[in-house]
Amino acid sequence: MPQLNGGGGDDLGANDEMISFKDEGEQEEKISENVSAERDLDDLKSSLVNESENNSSSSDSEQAERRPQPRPDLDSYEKTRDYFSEAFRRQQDGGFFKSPHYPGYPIFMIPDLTNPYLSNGALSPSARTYLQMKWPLLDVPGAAGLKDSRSPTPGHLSNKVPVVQHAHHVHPLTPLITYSNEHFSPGTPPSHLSPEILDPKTGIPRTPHPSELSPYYPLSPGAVGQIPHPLGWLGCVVFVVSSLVSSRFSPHMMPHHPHGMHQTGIPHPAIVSPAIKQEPNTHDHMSPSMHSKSPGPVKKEEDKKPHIKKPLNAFMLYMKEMRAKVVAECTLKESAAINQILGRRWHSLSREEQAKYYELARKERQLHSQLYPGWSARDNYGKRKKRKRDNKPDSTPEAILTKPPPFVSPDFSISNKKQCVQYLPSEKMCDSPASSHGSMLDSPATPSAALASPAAPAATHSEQAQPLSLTTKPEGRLHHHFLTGKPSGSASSSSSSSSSSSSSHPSISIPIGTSGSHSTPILPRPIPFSSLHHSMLSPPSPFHQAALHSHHALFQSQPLSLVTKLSD
DNA sequence: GGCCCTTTGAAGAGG
DNA sequence: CCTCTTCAAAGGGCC
Repeated sequence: MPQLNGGGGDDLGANDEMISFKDEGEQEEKISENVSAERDLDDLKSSLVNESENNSSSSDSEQAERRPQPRPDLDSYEKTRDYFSEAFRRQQDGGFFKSPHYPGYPIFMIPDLTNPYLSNGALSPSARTYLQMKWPLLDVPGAAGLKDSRSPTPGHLSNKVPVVQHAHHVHPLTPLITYSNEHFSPGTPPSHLSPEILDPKTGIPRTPHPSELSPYYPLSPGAVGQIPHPLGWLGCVVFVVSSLVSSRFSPHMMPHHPHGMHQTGIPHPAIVSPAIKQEPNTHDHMSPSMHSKSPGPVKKEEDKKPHIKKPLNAFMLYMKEMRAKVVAECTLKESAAINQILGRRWHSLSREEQAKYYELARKERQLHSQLYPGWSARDNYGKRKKRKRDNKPDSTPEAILTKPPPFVSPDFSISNKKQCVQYLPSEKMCDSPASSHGSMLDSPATPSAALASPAAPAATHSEQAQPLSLTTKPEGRLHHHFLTGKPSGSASSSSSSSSSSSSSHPSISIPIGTSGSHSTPILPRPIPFSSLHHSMLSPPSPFHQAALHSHHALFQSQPLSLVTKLSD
C-alpha cells in the first residue's frame, strides 16, 4: 500500500497508552463525564447557550486520542486482552463505559473493520491499513488466541437499536464506529446467547451489553455468534479484528461473500447498498465479490456497485460519538434538535478536541481515497432522492429568497415543517436548571475553546445574540478553519458551508454583533493541519497528557472572564 | 414509505 | 477564485 502513511505509524496501537488511558480515565472519566453531561444538558437547555463544555471528557479523550506506536507483540496483545477484560468486567459490574471519546475507539470501531469502504465486505488490500489507522490501539495479533472466545451477546448487534433506549449504555465512542450499516441485516441470534432484551425493531434478542451500545455496531448477530470468547463481546470484537487482520486480505485471495459481507459476516459500513449508483472506475479496487456476485445483467454496475459513502467529516464523527450522549442526557429525540445542540457543542470544543476529530476525518478521507481511488463525491450525487433544502420546501421559488430561518419568527411564513424554535423549548426541557447560565447571555465557548481560538467565542456570542437561532455559523467556522488549516476569511470551504447553511437560511444568519464576523479570518493561513495535529493531537507521552490535563484545568478555572470579554 | 429537518465539513460543479 | 450545491449521520416528524 502506498502510504497510509504517517498514520502509518499508527499501525498498531500502543497498549501502553491504552493502559494509561484506562488508569486515568476510569474514575475520572465517569465522574467528569457525568458532570460534563449535566453541564451540557444545562447548556442545551439554556437556550443552547453553552458555556462550560464538558471538557473534562476531552481531557480524557485526549489521552486516548491516538497512539500511533506500533506494537504488534504478544505482550501488547496480552495487555489488550487485559484491557478488554477489565472493561468487560467493569461493564458487568454495572459500570458503563463512560469513557472518553477515544479510548474505546479501537474496540468499538472494530465492527467496522470489514473493509470500511468495500462493499462486499471483503477486505481490500488497504483494509488492514485502514484498520490499523482506525484502531491503532488494536493490537491485532494473529487470530489464534482469540478464537476461543465466545460471545455472549451478539444479538443486540443489530444495527438499528434505538439509541435512546439504551443511551446510557452507549459508549461515547460508538459513534466513531462510522458508517452505519443500514444495509446490514441482522441474522438470527445464536441460541447460546442470552437475550434479555429484544430489539424493538429487529426483534432480535439483546442483552444490556455495552456492545449493544452501539446502534452503530455493525457486527451481525450471526457473525458474532460464531465468535466465541470468554470475554464476551469484547472477545468477539477482538476476534473479529484479529481474524480480519490476520488473514491476508487480498482481494484476489479472498473468497467473496454474498451480500457484501465479509467472511466474518460483517458488512462494511461505508457501503450502503449495492443497488445504488456507484463509482465508475473504482471497481478495480473493489473486491472481487463485487464483480462476481450479483449477475445482474444489464444494470450490473448499478446494482452491483455498492454505494460508497462519503467519508465522514470531523463534525460527523463528532456527532456520531456524541449523539448518544446528548440523547441520553436530554429528552430530545429529534435529530434536528440534537444536531443543533451538537453543532453548538462542536463550536465549544477546544481546539485540541476538535483537532482530534479533524485528524480522524483526515485519516478517514485518506483511507477512503486509498481504498477507492476512483471514487468521487460526485458519484454519490443524485443518490438522495431529492434535493432538499435548497430552496426548500416552500415550493414557491420566491419564498425561497427570503426564506427566513425558521426561528426568526413565526410570522415569517415559515414553511419549514419544523422550526428551530420548537427544538429549543424542548431542549430546555432537558432540564437543567434553566438558570444555569442565566440566560443566554452568552455563554462563551468553553474556556478552553476560547483560549484555543479567539474566534470560537465569537461564534458563541453571535449565537447568543440570536437566542433562538442556531443558524449562526460564522465564528465557528473560523475556529474550524483554523483547525483545518483552511482560510477562514471568505474561506471557500467555510463559506461554502456557511453558504450552504445560509442557503437554507438565506436571509438570516447574520452574525449579530459577532466579534468575529466571519469575514475576519483569524488565521490567514492556518497552520497545516498535520503539523497542528502533531503538536497538539497526539499525546504520546504521559507527560504530554498530563500537560493537557493541566491545560484544561487551567481553562476551566477561569471561564467567566473569557466569557464576558467575548460577549463584548 | 419517504422526505424533511438540522448540524458541520468536504468536495464537486459552475460562474 | 469564489459561490453554490450535494452528501455524509441520525431519527422524530410530517405528508
